[in-house]
Amino acid sequence: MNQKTTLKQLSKELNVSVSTVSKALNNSPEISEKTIKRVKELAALYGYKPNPVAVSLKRNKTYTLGILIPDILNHFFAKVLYGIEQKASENGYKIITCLTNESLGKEKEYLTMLEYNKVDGVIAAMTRETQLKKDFEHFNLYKDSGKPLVLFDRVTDEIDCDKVVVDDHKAAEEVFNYLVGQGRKNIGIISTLPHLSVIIGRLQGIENIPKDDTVQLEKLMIDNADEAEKLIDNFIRNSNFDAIIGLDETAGSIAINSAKHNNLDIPKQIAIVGFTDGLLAKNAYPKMSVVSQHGIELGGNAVKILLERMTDTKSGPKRFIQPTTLIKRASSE
Amino acid sequence: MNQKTTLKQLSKELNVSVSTVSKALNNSPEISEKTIKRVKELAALYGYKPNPVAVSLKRNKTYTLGILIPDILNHFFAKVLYGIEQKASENGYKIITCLTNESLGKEKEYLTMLEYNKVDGVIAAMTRETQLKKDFEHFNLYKDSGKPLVLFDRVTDEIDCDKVVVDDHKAAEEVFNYLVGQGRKNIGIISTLPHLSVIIGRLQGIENIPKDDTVQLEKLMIDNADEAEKLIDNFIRNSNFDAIIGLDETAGSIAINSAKHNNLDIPKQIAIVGFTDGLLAKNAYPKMSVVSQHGIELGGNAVKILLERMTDTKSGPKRFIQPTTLIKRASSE
DNA sequence: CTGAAAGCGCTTACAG
DNA sequence: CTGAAAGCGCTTACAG
Repeated sequence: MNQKTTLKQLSKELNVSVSTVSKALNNSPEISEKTIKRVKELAALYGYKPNPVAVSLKRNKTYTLGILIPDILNHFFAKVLYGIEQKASENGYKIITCLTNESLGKEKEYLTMLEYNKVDGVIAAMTRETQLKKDFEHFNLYKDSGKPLVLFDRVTDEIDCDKVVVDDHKAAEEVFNYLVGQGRKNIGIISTLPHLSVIIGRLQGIENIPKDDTVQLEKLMIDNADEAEKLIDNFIRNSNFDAIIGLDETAGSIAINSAKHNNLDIPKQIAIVGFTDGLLAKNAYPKMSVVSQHGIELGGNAVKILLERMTDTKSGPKRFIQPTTLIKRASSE
Repeated sequence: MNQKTTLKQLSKELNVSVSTVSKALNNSPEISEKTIKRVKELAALYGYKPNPVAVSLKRNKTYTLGILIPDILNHFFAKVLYGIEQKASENGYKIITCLTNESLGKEKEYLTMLEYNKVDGVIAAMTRETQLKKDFEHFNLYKDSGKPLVLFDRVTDEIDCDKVVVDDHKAAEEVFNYLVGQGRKNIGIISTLPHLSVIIGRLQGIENIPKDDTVQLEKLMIDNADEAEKLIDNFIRNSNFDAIIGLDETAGSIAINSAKHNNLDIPKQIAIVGFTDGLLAKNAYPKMSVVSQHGIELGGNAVKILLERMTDTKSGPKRFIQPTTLIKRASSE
């Protein structure tokens, strides 16, 4: 049980006051070189570390960020969390990770908890339920505390704060143009999470493209995840698609399995492109082409913007758009 | 900016001392019913919440747990984290999640940070590098602080603390017996993470079974993950396996793809069973049979044991064995 | 039943 | 250049 050294103990041994020790350790110009040296040497000897709890109380700053993650089993979010954690720790911040598990109730609870625990800022992606019910008041309430909030990926215009988003419109557009460029004419679009803002954005990206009549588009939006496989299988069997775009992580993966199940040649007869460059895409057979949203970078950027906001209270809300990359693999070429 | 209410403010408005307010809110028997009621009413009106930073300083307890996760992109760990978070929040604890990313250096750094930040306990799985280099001193150092430590999944006998592990021996044994029970005689065993304690345990589980001569065993232990696909493909092509056991999350998945690639009929010609019931297993085609380690329950149990240890300093270290389940899917029947 | 005082471990304006 | 004092927001042993 190594008793933790305190300022008081150091001051006693050095025969100086606690104030002097504190100032010396913080390199105050008030203190003489000589004293600073003496203090630091003893501190080093004892492995002194200031008690962060006391420092927090005094400074009203905890060097802790609260993170709200809707679904940790989703690779994209796992990657973002990874990026957040990395950037935060680089800058001397800890993170309190809260897994909201797609529940609005949990999101509200955790946000209150984070405020109450004096985190210096919050980075959040909203839950599916939040976006479905359009209930955002708790975020505005949190913002009233004066601490910064950065929303990422799943965002809404109804909250006035910094945002980091993927350019879903453009990413989906790129996928579409890529497939049409290959001469594909009959394209199926699938999502198992149709209410998410990101999915809506991707869909719009495709629908807004001016198309000539030779290209046919058909959509399958699945509300009930349990039926996804059956519905996708029917969808693929009953049309004559030469390409499928899976708008979320699992949609593309299921489409690949279903195409194989129906003895379609991938990518010759049917090309498949998905979203999120995770395990599923890499371990699909054939390997799946996907839009990578660069989750790690995105997470890092969210932290960066949050930290900037701490000192900049004047400028209006920022919207950072994380570029995406279309990764071409065997499922489409 | 809603200014946070403090005890002092309440005491002023109520014309009682700060001590009285504090005691009233904590239901001290010293305080009269009437005063308690008055105090609580005003506190409720103002939405008073004690400042947890101050409470921590006073009580020397932060209601925070530190969690060390070696690989958040691995579904098993994501599930465990989920279980930890759930159980912790049920009990009024927050978690500080540290992603060690399989690096011994990060593990050391974070452990120091957690101690320094006065977490009430730590739950950790060791990194691959830690197990490889057998460098465990930092854990013992942390233990000297007197705060409890629970190791899960990736553990070692060289640290004397509570542990929560999967019964890897038994799980692997069950898989083996299941396959042999189907009449499989020529079994390939694959791992892409051969240095992990859990993989070693699984392998031993299989090797320790008394076998008659009719059953052949062949192993492929892959050190370099980049070559996994090529090596597994060679392995499967050049032998005449009727069953493959993948000892980690990706090994089984790659084996399925490789078998299909070699035009083997799954499960008729070759059965495949993996470990970890994650996205990969569920989205494999055919769906993969796996050993589920029940990560969520395991995480919950780790928290439970940690909390128990906080009040029980006498009894010796516990070892909780998380039961596993063999989930049979189309890849093996 | 209520309150004054000390203290958790720091920082910092102020005095000397 | 150094130190005494106040204070961050609480809790609790002690006095009355």
